[in-house]
Amino acid sequence: MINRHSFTPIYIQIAQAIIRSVEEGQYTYGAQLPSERELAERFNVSRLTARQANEELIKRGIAYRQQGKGTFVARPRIREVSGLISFSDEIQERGLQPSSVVLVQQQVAATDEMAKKFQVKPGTRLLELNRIRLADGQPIAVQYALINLPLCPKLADKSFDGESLYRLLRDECQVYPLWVDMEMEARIVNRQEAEWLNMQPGEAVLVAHCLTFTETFDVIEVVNSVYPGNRFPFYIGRQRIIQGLAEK
Amino acid sequence: MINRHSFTPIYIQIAQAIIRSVEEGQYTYGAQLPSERELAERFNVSRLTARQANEELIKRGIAYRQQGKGTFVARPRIREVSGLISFSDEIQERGLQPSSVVLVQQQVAATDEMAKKFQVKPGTRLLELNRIRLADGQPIAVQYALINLPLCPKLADKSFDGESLYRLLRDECQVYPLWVDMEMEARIVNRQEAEWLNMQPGEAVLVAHCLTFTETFDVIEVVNSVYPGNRFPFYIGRQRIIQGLAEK
DNA sequence: CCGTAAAAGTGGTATAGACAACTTGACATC
DNA sequence: GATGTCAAGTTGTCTATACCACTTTTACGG
Repeated sequence: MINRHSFTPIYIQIAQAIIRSVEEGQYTYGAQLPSERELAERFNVSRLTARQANEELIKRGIAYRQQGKGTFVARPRIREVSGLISFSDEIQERGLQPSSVVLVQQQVAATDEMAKKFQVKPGTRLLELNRIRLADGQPIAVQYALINLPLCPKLADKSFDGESLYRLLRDECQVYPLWVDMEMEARIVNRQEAEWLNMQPGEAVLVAHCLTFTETFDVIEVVNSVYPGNRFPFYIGRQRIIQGLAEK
Repeated sequence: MINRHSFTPIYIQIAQAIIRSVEEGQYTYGAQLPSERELAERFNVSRLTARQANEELIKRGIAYRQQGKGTFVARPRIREVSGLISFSDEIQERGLQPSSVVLVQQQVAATDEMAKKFQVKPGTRLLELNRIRLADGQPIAVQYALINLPLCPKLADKSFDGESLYRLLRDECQVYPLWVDMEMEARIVNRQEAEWLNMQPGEAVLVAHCLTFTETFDVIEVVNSVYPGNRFPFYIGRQRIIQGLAEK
């Protein structure tokens, strides 16, 4: 059941095994999962390794622990993901075909305002990338993106018609977006966007202002996404409410 | 420096010590923090304990790790918190005085639709609580909340004029909201809300649909919050982008 | 029958040690 | 000078063990 010479760590393998059990319906929500000691014995590993596996489940919101009682299956999430995922992935997850119409794709030098957001020197090369995003041919968002080119020079001349930006960053540039700072706003759609999104004047749009960080907390992308307010509610996902360390 | 007989675990004490160092400016962002072995030696603990301290920092987004290189200070966050916080806390954090006008406060029996959201039986007692939320006397949101009363029976007759709901849940009922599922929508303000929020007809509002979960993933609260779209942009905070376990 | 105490089982914290995977810099070699 | 190799230092994973804190169950005594 466990391959000790696999490249994937043992605790991940155990976590995956438990996830499979949950998905197969062996445990429903609220059910008690095997205790750490039991896992350790069953898979012939130390208790810490079993515990690490459980930690993985808890990070993903699949399970929760209670001291003295046990580890239990959490209620199923609304979506698979707990954080934020790429636009293309989100569309695909809904069973639709993502595509894009590129409006603007050009290199620009960072203005003072841009440089401040990216935390770089003014004049740094950025890629301006404005796109209409479509799902099964229907426009569902306009994205105004700026990308930190020095972190991914290969992206300068790529085509973004079909490709996911995140996938290109991962595969071509070994850049892994890991964090997002987000702020949301509602406003009335402007004439140009109304045309792009097939909306009537006077309707409301949802605007997400995002800063995307790499694992080293460099800003890789600044993007404003405009969604039709009611046609495409914006799903944030399940978020953990973090409480202060000091008060603990 | 470390109190071995304190009630707070050693690894938390070490984490707090490191946080203090960062706050005092001893390490600026990007700076390398002491290695796990160095921490272990300095505080006279095992390496695992030192590692647990670092894990605490990473969970909070204060630091990040790179295998083979070390542990480094993350860029400062926009806000203190990485998850979602209570409305009252958010207002206070901006240096304003939170208050409320209670529009409706009554017990209701869960309809089928409500029961489905709460994952309880229809007819379960709920507390309907509709409030205008104010900051320094200015209205900045309308909240339509439903609260799962069986989980917090003491809240039935409380006054919500000045008090934070989360604080009451914590202190009076030992209920700790830990997760939120959120969906956002933009729409045109209706006449009643325009009056409450001092808005003009035709302006856009931001609507947040939230499900709040306790640590055991029971639904404690379902709330729809209506914000003036542009006057009060909704800050989501820094979120970790979670990637699939299977693909690892 | 009831209440209390003990036992068993759970997760939480901690020690000591080991090897693997990865990064960097120094050094030797070509 | 360029290149490759090695060593040192880092985090990543894992074993084996121990005791603590908390919860539930069991057994005993009244």
